[in-house]
Amino acid sequence: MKPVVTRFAPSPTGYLHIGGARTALFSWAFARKHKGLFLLRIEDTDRERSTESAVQAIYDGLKWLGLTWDGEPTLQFSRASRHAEVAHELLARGQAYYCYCSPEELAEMRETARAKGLPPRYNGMWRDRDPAEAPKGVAPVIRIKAPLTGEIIVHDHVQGEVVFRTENLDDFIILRSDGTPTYMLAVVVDDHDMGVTHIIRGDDHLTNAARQIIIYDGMGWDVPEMAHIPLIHGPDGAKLSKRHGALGVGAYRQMGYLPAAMINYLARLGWSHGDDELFSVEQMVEWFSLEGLNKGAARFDFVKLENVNGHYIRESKADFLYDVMLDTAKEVGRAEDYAGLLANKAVALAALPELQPRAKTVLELIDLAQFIYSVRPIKLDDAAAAQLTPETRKLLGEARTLLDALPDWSATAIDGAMRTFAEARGLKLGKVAQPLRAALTGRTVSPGIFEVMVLIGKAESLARIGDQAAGQ
RNA sequence: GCGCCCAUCGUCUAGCGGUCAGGACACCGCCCUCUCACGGCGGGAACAGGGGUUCGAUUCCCCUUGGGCGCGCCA
Repeated sequence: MKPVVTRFAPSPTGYLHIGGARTALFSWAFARKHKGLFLLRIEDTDRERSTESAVQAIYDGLKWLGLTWDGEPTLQFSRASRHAEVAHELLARGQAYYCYCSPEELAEMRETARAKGLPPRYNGMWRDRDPAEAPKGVAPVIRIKAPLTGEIIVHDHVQGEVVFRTENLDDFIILRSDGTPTYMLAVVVDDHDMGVTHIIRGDDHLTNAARQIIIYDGMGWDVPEMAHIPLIHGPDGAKLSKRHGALGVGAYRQMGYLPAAMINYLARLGWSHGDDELFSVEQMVEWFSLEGLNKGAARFDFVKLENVNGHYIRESKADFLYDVMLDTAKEVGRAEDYAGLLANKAVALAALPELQPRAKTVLELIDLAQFIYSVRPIKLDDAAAAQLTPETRKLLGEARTLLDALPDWSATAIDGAMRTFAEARGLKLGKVAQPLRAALTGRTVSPGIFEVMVLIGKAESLARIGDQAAGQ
């Protein structure tokens, strides 16, 4: 039984998006499960679109998620001469040939085929033609000689046996006229040379698999095991748009999601282990198998991600979260919060256990922690107040008068005042606290702690923390 | 247009011929509680449609419908 080798092969033309991250996760988990290797290959053969910052984003994203790769990453472009070498060997083996068609001719060929209602494919005009007939001054491309009859079968661990009739596959280009390899060739050569035993990738590559098998066969190489996982769709079932989560993993970090939550959520998107929902990476690795992968595409659901994230925030240690809050505040440019947290570490650490069950994201955690370093009395936000109903605004005005008249801003003092206020009007405390909090903070999300700490002053211990913070 | 893939609650999913079709998120009640959360209990909610195969189909096969992907000197 040869050791398992998997790989993740993104092209550095953007950021490491969420779909790529999940693909990487599955490849990584499979390798770790089988004590094999997880390799990283940067497919940077498209010189126009590849950027150095995108390469860095991939490294950063994978590291953040904890998906560490083995050895040095392979930069595909650096292997161009090896790819060309294989193309010429294919030529020598009679498995490929030179084609002198110009791009214009090819475009025309596709056009006419489409007009006749035929698939837009290369017609093989140079397949058996004598290169002596080649037009002068035209640099040829090399095309693979795809079998004319029969079928190519992709044995896939997720999709099963997928059959392609060879007449639906044409003689695609493997080496461009400038001598550089196409994606199809480069992937096969690299996977082979890197000793990849299991290719786990998105099912948008399923038809490519058939084409790639032609190259493997042409070289007499063994075809690796394959698993084509379904893509992630947006909430509407269509392609995942930026609006719906097609963001780089860095964006998720900035939104305050924890890596453990991302891993857990992503793992459950297209893979399952019975009814298990919440589990650690270690547990996932232990359970992971290709059989657990789903065939159907999954929709990305922010709400569930938030729920999972909330779980991990509750489970996390306070000092860990404090560090994450600091990093996040800094990264998203919340200077005041950063400074406030930095100057009040002890208080923040003490308050965190009360904050954790109320936050879904680290950003919310930061919002909730603001009472610690907010200057009191807290200013009412007129813009926020203006959005309230007249009745609520009236209530607010009364509450403000009441708060302004307070002898001091200790939580206990506010607590007593608010209770009297609410009871005098026959209101539930929450009804009062909600709109008031919105006006006080100017925010409509993540309430909780202002009510607890400032308006209501729930527990004696919390009141002391609040007073201590106010006094600093 | 041609080829390929997919299809269980709103969403993620369990199911691998016989189940009251299970869990999670979300939602709705109730409980806990000096608010908001957290937590606990309970509820509504699904096998896309039509043919077969079978004693019996969510499960196996075919068709329809609906989604998705591919068809570049992009990856």
